[in-house]
Order: sequence, then structure tokens, then C-alpha cells
Amino acid sequence: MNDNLDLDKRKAFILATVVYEYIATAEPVGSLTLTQKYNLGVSSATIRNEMAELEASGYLVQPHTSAGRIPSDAGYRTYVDRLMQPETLTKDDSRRIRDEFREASRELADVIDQTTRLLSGLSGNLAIAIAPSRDTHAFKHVQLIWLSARTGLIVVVTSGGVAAQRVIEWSADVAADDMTRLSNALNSRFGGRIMEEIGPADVDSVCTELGAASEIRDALRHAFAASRQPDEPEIAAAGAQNLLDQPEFHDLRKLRAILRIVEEQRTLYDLIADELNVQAAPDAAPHVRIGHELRADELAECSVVTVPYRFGDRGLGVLAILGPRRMPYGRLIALASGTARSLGEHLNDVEIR
Amino acid sequence: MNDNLDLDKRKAFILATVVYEYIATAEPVGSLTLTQKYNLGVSSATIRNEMAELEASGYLVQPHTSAGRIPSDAGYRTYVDRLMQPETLTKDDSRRIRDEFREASRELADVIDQTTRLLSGLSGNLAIAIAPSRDTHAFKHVQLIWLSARTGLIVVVTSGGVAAQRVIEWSADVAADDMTRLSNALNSRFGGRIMEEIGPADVDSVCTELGAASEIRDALRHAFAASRQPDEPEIAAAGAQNLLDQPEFHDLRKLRAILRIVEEQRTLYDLIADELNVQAAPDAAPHVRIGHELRADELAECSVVTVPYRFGDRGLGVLAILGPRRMPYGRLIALASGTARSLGEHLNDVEIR
DNA sequence: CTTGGCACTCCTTGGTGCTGACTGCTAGCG
DNA sequence: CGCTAGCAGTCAGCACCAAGGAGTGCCAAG
Repeated sequence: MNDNLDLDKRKAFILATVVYEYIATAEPVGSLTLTQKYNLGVSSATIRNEMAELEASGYLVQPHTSAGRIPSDAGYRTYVDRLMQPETLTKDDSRRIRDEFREASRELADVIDQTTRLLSGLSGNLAIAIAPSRDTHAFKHVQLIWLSARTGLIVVVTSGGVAAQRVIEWSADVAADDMTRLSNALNSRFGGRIMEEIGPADVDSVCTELGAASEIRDALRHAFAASRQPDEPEIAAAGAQNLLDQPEFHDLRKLRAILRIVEEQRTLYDLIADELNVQAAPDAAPHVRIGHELRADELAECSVVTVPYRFGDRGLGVLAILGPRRMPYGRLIALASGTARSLGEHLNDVEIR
Repeated sequence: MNDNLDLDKRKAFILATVVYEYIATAEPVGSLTLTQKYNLGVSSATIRNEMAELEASGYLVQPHTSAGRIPSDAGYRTYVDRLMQPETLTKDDSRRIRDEFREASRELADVIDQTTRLLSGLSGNLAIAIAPSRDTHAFKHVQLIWLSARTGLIVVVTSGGVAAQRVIEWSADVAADDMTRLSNALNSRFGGRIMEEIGPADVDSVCTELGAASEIRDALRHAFAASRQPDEPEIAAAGAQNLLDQPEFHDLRKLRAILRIVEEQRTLYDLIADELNVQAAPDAAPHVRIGHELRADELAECSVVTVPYRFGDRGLGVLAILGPRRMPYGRLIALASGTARSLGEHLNDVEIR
């Protein structure tokens, strides 16, 4: 139905203009508006004929008989893929992104959080970030710290920073020296490996050799497991209140449906994490999903821009912007990809080598 | 105007019933409703006379001439202070709180976060938590961990757990032994102190004695400062989407005004932290602020229940529930104080001794 | 193929009148 | 003197209707 051939130059221009105008005004666009605000060179009657054909081809829809047209999912899709001007970051946006990362934390969780706040502020939409997978981090160091005869602290450091830390208690006195020896043994055994190569059996074997208490062995296992795979998906979201400004969300039911999705980290993760598989290549261009392409009824009127970012050689995370379908795609794509690039650079800078 | 004497027994009962009924239904309460649903023993005309007097005394207001009455700030205040039945936690709520803390993390930030999620879920309102002041934590341990010739990690442990950790880089090679010696010196110097007794000068003097590099000295200073006073107020909030269910927030302008307050951590902190000064005593009863008592126009239709919780001997944090004035005060007070108690106990359990 | 004209559709807006929920007041009763 | 029944008055909410306007589809002529 909507293959390339049914869009001649004029239809393409009209479709692009309708989408552009509707994004700007949130009002259905009529033929008169088009002839008045844009230099079409033909009369409104001609536009009407063209728009009728665009509707028949599935690019536009009419909310009701006597209204103007608004884009369908397919209309937005064509706009994004073929009609839209690519945008670059404005000077101002570049500067704000640069400034933000100059001050940014070294802690992965903090960085992710801060990035969503930045991106939601710049984009005026809801921003989401998934932390990069930890499996490919390089093991750097583990330290058992003696706090008292019955308490200690385990710290696991990977190339991504402190990956796990936990206070542990045990039931029989342990000497500080034992902890140092255990730390040294673990470090010399695991040095140079990446995290996914370190399993519970490896931890066990070192513990057995040195005769470590079972409580300490269990705590170490947990610490290493948590270093690779935290209990909850590492995901951050910010800027939900931005959605209140969009007229499409003045309907409270829709708003609540979306907030419910955002609240449930698991659902949100699934929504975004698709990209981790689809876009295995880092530095990939942002990907846009529109309306029903999101495969969630609650999000039928939303679009999502996703972009992967790099951490180190293989680690990969995802940034996303969620907003109404009527979003300024060009700007958001530029923002998402600029932020992802800066985030990747920042993570590279703070990576422990 | 509204002193004790102007509330005879019947007026008190009527006021209490109006507040109760309005909290339950969100509809202005009329004289007929009262006689029908509650056993007043007098006719609606008598109730009308009484209600007119309650309005003259400032306890009730009428949204418009031909409507029933709703409570004023003063009406809610009297209800909360003198008329309401104190409630205790239901079995079910107790159990959920207990279960939640059984599984809870040892990390202060995670606990705070988890507590707000619990409390917002139980209360159906917005929950807020401020982490206890760190000044009174006891110093436990500091460890400089050698990662490579040019990078290391500082971990400061207080009775509250890991209070600061930061990866540091320096420009001249440092040996692992130097870091151990410095750690030992700091630990023996600071052992037994509480955090507020450890200033930058103390850190400096140890560093100078051992001839530590200035980069390490600066990093240690920062780490100790951050252990006492984090850069941003430690505050968590959860459950904003619950407010959508309240009819008073169906007006989007009001909703946005409130979300703006919640978003700005600083404002939110100021709003709640008053209690830290007012209620210096731990185990104090929950405190309720109603409408204009909050001294913020945006919150004129809101109430806040706050309750301090203990951490250790002197540390004090605050839990709060923010919702519409029309909130079930008895239940929320019970929830807030039960949660604060369990939180205090949990923190006590995980405190490092 | 384009265009002006025209009839048609249907949302939006504003006005009107009704209904129902309350109230305040008053006169009479115990 | 307090209580009550009855009644008139007020006003938000709702349904209904008419006018206005934005925009369309179609057609005949250029």
C-alpha cells in the first residue's frame, strides 16, 4: 500500500509539512492552513485532493469528517525515515551536555541517573537509561577489609568502578591477616580476567585452598554474582512530569497508564532493552519506534527514540526518550545521539585500566 | 474564635462526622446525608443550624451556597488534634512492613529508597524520606586500596556502613605498601571518634607525617567530607503517580505545581527538614501539617504527616507522607509511625559496632 | 491537471431551562 | 428554650438546542 512509488514529490512535501505543522501545533492540519503558511504554489483544492490520496494510502487520518488531517503511524514513519531534515545539536545543547559530563560522577549508577535528568531536561520528555551490561567488565580488584573480629567488608572493583560492596558478619573470630591473605589469593587468581569468566566455582576453589569460613565464602560468591548481575535491572528514568505539558496526556487515564509502565522497572526495561539485541553494534544511529510499533496498547500514542552507548570495548547500554508521537524527532535524535556519545566518552575517561 | 468552649459535644460529633465523611467520599457533606448515614437523634434542620454555627466559627466552609460543607484547615486541625480516633496498624500492614524490612538492604541509600516505595504503596500517597544526619556516625575504618601504580580506591566506613568511596588517580607512582601504612595510621588516629570530630586538619596532619602525596591528601579530605555531608541532600520520594487517583489533583495545574516541588529535591528537603529541628526528640509522635500550615501556596490543598526515626544514639532522619488534605489521617499516622519504628530497628540491626 | 464554488458534515461554543441537592428562615410544638 | 417541619431560595450540573466555523468532497469549467 505505502511503497515508495505512491509518493511523488508534491505528496512527499505535503506529508512532511502536515507532520511538521502537527508536531508544532498539536492541531489537525487543514488544506487552507497549508496554503497560507507554506508556499505550495497550488490552491487549497489541489491540496485537498492530494491529502485525500495520502489518507487513502494510509499516511494521514482524519479525527472526524470536518477536521483537518493528522499523521498515522505510517505517516510519522515515512517522515522520520525519508522526509525529515536531519538535525545537528545546537551550540547551546552541546555546551550543556559537555558541562554536565565535565562535572559528572565516576559511579556508574550516579552517572546513569544524572544522564536521565540531563536528557529529560533538554528534550522536555521522559528520559530513560539502562546501565551497560557488567559481564564484560574487567576484574580489577577484590578486597576483604577487616572491621572487627566479627564484621568485615567486601569490595569488588571492576573496570567500571566499585561493582559490589557488602558488609558481612560472621560467627567465629577472624584475624585481619586471614582477610589479607584471602584478598591476595583472589586477586592473583582473577587478575586479568573479565567478570563473566569468574564463576562461583572459581571463588569456592580459592576459599577452600585457604580454608576460609563458609560464611565468608558465601558472601564472596554473592559479591561476585552481584558484580556481574545486580538483583534489579539497572535502569533510571526522569522527567515524567514533562509529559503533563503535552496536550495528548491531559487525559488522566492515558497519563496513568504510562506512569504505571514507567513505575514498573521491569516493564520499562523490557521496552527499552529490545534495542540491546537489535542494535548490537555500538555507535549505531538512534532508532525510532512509533505508536503501535511499540507493541503496547498503553503506548499507542507514544514514540520512543533509543540509542546505544558504549562502555569500553564490548559493554553496551541504552539511552531512550519517551514522549508523544507528536515529538520533534530531529531534535530528539540529535540530543539522544549527542548525549550517548558524551556518555560513552565520559565512561571511557573514568574506566579503570 | 475557635477555642475549646465553642464546641459542645454535639458540634464536635458533627464536625468529626463531616470530616470523616468528606475524607471518605470527596463530596461536600449535607445535613441530610448526616442524619441518614449516622445516628444523630435529631432532625436535619437542627444539624443545619449547628453546621451554620460551625461555619461561623471557621471549622467548615461551603464551596457554594447550595452545596454541603467541607472542612476548613481549622476543621481538619481540630479533627486531628481532638476528635479523631487514634488507629493502630492492621495485621496486614504490620506484616507487610515486617516482611519488607526483613529483606532490606544494608546500604543506607537503598534502605531509604525502599522505604519510600513501601510507604507510598501502603499509604496510597506520596512518600518521602530524608536520610539521617551522618555527623553523628562513628568512624569505623578507612582503607586505601591500591589498584595500580596510578590508581587507587578510598573507602570510608562508618557505623552507618560505607559512607564514601572514590576512585582516585595520581600522577606519580605510589607503592601498595604506602597505602597500607597510610590506612593504618589513619585508622589508629581516628578509631573511636565520631565523624563530626574529624576535620580536614586531622586528615592533613596524618598525611604530612607519612609524607603522602598531595593528590592523595586532597582525595582523603574529600572522602571524609563526603562521609559527613554528601553533596546533595539525601532524600528519596516515591509514589507521585498515586496522587493522580485523588480527585483534587485532576486539575493538571495543581498537579504540576506539586510535581515541581517534588522534583526539586532542595525544596522538598526544606519542606520536610523543618521537622528535624522541631522534633529533636526521637520516637516523637507523628506531626501533621495541614494546608496553609505548610506555608506554600502550591500545597494549600495538601497535608503532610512527618515522623522522625532514629539511627543509633543520636542520628535522626524523617519520613513523610504527602497527600491531599482529605487524607485518612488516622491510618497514615499509624503507617508512618510503624514504618519509622521498623526502619529504626532495621538500621539498628545493620549498624556496624 | 488545476481551480473556484458550493453543499455538507460535525465539532465547538454559548445560551436556556430544568432538576436536584442544599441551605436559611420561620412558625409552631413539647 | 430547644427542636422540628415546612417552605422558599440558591446554584452547580446537565441536557438540549441553535449558531458559527473549520474543513471536506465533489463537480464543472478553465
